[in-house]
Amino acid sequence: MATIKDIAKLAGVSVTTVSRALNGYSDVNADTRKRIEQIAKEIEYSPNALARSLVMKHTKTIGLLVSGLSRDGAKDNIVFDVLTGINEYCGSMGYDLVLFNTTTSKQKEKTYAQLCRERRVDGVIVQGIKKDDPYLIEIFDSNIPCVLIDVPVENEHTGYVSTDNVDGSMKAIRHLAELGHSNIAMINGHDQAYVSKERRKGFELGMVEEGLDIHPEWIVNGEFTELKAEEAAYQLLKNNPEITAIFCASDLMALGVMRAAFDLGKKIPGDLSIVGYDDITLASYVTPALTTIAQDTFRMGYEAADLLLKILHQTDEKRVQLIDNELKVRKTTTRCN
Amino acid sequence: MATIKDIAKLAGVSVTTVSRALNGYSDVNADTRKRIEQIAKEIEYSPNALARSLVMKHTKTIGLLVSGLSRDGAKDNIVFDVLTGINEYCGSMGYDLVLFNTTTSKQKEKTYAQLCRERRVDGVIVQGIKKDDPYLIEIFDSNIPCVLIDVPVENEHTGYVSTDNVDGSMKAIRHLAELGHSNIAMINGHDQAYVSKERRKGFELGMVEEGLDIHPEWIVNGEFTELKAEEAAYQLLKNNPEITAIFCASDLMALGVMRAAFDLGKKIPGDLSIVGYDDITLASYVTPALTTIAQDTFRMGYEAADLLLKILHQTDEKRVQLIDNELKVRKTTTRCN
DNA sequence: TTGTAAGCGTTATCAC
DNA sequence: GTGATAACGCTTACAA
Repeated sequence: MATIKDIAKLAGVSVTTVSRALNGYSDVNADTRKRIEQIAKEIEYSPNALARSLVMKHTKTIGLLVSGLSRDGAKDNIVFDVLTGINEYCGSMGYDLVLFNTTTSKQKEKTYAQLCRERRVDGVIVQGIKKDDPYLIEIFDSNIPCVLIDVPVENEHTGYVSTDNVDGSMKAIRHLAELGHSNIAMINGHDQAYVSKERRKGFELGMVEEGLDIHPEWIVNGEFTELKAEEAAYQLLKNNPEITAIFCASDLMALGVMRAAFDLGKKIPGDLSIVGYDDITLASYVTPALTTIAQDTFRMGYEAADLLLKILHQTDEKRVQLIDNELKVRKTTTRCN
Repeated sequence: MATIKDIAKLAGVSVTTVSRALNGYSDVNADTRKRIEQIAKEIEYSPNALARSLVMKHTKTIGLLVSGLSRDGAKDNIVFDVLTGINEYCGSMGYDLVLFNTTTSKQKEKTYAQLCRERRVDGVIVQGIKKDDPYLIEIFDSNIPCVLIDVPVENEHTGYVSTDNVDGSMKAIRHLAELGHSNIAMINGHDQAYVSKERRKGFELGMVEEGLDIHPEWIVNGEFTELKAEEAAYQLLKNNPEITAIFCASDLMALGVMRAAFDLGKKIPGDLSIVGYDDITLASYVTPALTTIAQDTFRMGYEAADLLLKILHQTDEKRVQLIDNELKVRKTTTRCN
């Protein structure tokens, strides 16, 4: 593979001149530059990013630490959307992405910092990490620029992007209350998720705001999976037939709840109103179409990348970016009768 | 950041010894090794992959060239599934992935080979490339190990994974014929896709096999999008009410066809049977659930990575990997009346 | 405007 | 078992 040395030899100049010519420095004769560029093209030279990075101390790559990059992450397209957003912004800024593999055993022994340092990524975006993940404190302690999706960690070198999960949940409850519901249950995710905590808070705040009774036993975890949510909802609905509405901390779980309702012979939305969270693709395709709190996950990824590069270049003091969410009323909610 | 030089100084040995100790060579004293490892841990040493790659001539990374990594790629989860499969296998083999950004203007000027050479990836997996993409010949001409998804290119250093699209389509037609359909139309993708050509071939072969008439004007392109397919199907169905079944070259397009049928007041499957292709997540969630030819896209990614590493290490002569597909009968097909 | 030489952090060759 | 030293391909003082 051609190197600048080859070009230098062919052009009869030093490597210094070649380097400067190719990198657009001004202090090089127009003719020599032209000649060098010509030769570079001829011998199909492409710069060795490794060598350059080694001396320049940066790689123009940012690392991605993704938990949901597994087979069933496909159902909710959240991970994908965020990834797309990141990719879009990074691409426009000339950064490449490297996907770190944290799931498999081979890399599992390596710590977060090791992963990043070895590859010398300039920064990292972390998605889908749990509150009790040991990586989390490592992120905080290491001095690697980092932004997290939906986990509030703030620092000189780390920030996060999220949505207002409390407010989002309150929107859901308000909507349900306006429709006359008062016996509202909630299927939450799990205790290791920051968003679960927030959405529960929003649920409770919304309930008191509307003057509704909170039944703690009507708040159960569905582990963010369709199946677990279905099971949980089945029991809940069977034992408490007075429940007329359920707020779910994710659309996928809402789908599970719909299934449970179906099994119990409950009509949606006639007998039971449901509102989900996320607005995944499935939400609008399913019948009846799911009322939900929409998050712009693409934008979350996009803004995460933006924030990270700002931290990297110290061009901004900002460490937090909140994205709007929005109630999308579709067909799973109706007036309480 | 700590280097082997630092360790060497601290341990009172040469860098050579450190390097050998850390890389598990046998010709190093057990005590010195222990001491070195100890120090490495203490000063939080992590090897610089850049430096290592520079001398070793390989990076343990494989590049990803993905066309569908855009916002609407989320609806069909194909890209994501393939990516997941690749990630899984590569992770297990200690390879990291770098996502090349081909969509944005910034990188667009760079050629395929430049992209790969600059980053010094050991190999590449290409997904969603069109038949007339200039990258394609570059892939063939360059000597970078490469495997493509669903594009048949074979070479010393390049291979591909795909499914038997002809046979898959024939399965669809057979199924329809068994149900008594004879007026069968097809919504195909576009002419720049290899799979479109194959699926059309399968459609035609299936029709003659079943002794059915092929109406060339009943085969139209839907560009693999829901909307275009809906429009195409609307006209087709309106002008040719005798059509009782449509075979679609993708599930997404099948969804569009369902919409068109609905607009025309046609019941599915009563008035119109539909079979899709891919078995995306939506297919089984939509009502009525979509009969389709299922492809194991995760496996395609997994096998692509496997194949690539085999090419890389020259451990196998194989350049082609075909994955099975399977007819999944759900609710959009029924007996013709 | 151009060249010399040092240095980035490794591994590899060869000698001791 | 261990250590000099060259090499990988590039950028960057500094000198000319």
